[in-house]
Amino acid sequence: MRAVIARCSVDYSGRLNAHLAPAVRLILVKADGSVLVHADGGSYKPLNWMSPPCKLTEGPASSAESADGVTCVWTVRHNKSEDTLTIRIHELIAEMSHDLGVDPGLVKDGVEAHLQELLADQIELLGPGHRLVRREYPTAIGPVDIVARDPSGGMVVVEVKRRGEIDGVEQLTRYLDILRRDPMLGQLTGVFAAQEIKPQAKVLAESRGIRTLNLDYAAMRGAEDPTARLF
Amino acid sequence: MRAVIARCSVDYSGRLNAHLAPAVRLILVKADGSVLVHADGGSYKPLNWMSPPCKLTEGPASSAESADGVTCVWTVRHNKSEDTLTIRIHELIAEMSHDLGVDPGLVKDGVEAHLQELLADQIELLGPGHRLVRREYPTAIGPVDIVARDPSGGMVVVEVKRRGEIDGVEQLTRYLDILRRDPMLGQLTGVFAAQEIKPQAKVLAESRGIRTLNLDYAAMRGAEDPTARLF
DNA sequence: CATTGCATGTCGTCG
DNA sequence: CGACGACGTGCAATG
Repeated sequence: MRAVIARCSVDYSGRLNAHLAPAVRLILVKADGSVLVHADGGSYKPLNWMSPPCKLTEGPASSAESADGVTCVWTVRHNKSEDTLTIRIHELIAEMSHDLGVDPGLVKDGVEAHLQELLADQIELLGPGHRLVRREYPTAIGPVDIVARDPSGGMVVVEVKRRGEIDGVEQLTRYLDILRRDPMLGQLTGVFAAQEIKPQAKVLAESRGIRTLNLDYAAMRGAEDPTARLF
Repeated sequence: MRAVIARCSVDYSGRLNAHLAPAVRLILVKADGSVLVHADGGSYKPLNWMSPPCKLTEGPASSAESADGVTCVWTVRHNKSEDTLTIRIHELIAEMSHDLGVDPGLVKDGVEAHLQELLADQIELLGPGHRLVRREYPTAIGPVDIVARDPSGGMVVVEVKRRGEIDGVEQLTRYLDILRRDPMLGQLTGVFAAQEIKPQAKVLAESRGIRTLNLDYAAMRGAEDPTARLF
């Protein structure tokens, strides 16, 4: 990992063309050759970058570039496409470098899979007397998150999302369309379950006879593991 | 902008919980207080981060933390949510800092808007005798990318994407549904046009009677501006 | 301010 | 390796 603060201009050519006028920026060069150009704002996304696998070559400035105050030119080329990032260094201000080694990696906990798991375990959140049929119920167009039966024996088809938006309703609708082609399955009810359901998604779901269900992640986790309440 | 190379462990708590075991990493602290933790690989996405607006406070290690070799603790708290990033510094290896000032910003050129523009100008790519009605044709649920008329006077509704996936077909379907409620518009044809159309999107589109059209960006740009062929 | 649709999205998983 | 869906998606344009 090499971190450089430099006055530079940057050009990217690939899926689009992009240009950065000369200014002071932080340039990161990772061990795999990938490069990030960061400004002192924005969020985690760099102004410009090149993803691995790629190769950085440093070269001298042309006479025209030298006349513009460019001292050297870094060219980063992607190995498998025509994508090119050109960094023209006007002034090198500070630099540091260190071998970081391989990172042990991120441990995550608490995403959509967990919501699905919790709802499967607490299936009566769908309504009293509901019983789980199975999670990841397979269909021709992909697995349905949860299938259950209501007290009258009707099949309940559940799509679980962290954030419920229109896309999720469309996805559930496709599952319902497919499953309704099989008359053996009888009456089907769709349930769109999410921590947060956007108004438009709610309206669309209801207009299609799909129930919406707000999931309270903290409460569900608490019900599952009482010690979790302590956090 | 402050860049620090340090052996550290990191914990994030917010929409999910995530943990990074102790290792040497690069920590960036931007002028707005936002923080990025980068490893020597991955792409531009940090292992962990905190987006602005947020506030970084440095504190001493607790006695328990000191026993684990922690020398100090950085806590980054988001201003508007409960999101917290905790960085435990085990060893500070290198550091540099510089005021970058405000960046002049990125100039982009050549995205989906351009594809739409090119197709509008070369509307006969839809088929011989087609004529442009208008771009960004307004509907109650948002603007249709392009509306045209086929030789028989029928209305052609076009959704343009760079990469054609299921979402885009759903979007076009919603436009067609809305527009078909107006009998004044007569017969409607849907066209899903993209540089690259995914198989599932193609199947879904065709099952709904929507034509798919592959766009050759390079050729379209060449037809528009013959000098572009030289690049 | 909330919603929508795009992104050089990136990243995992599964066929 | 490609397709597909999730993401702490981020981000800008828009009503």
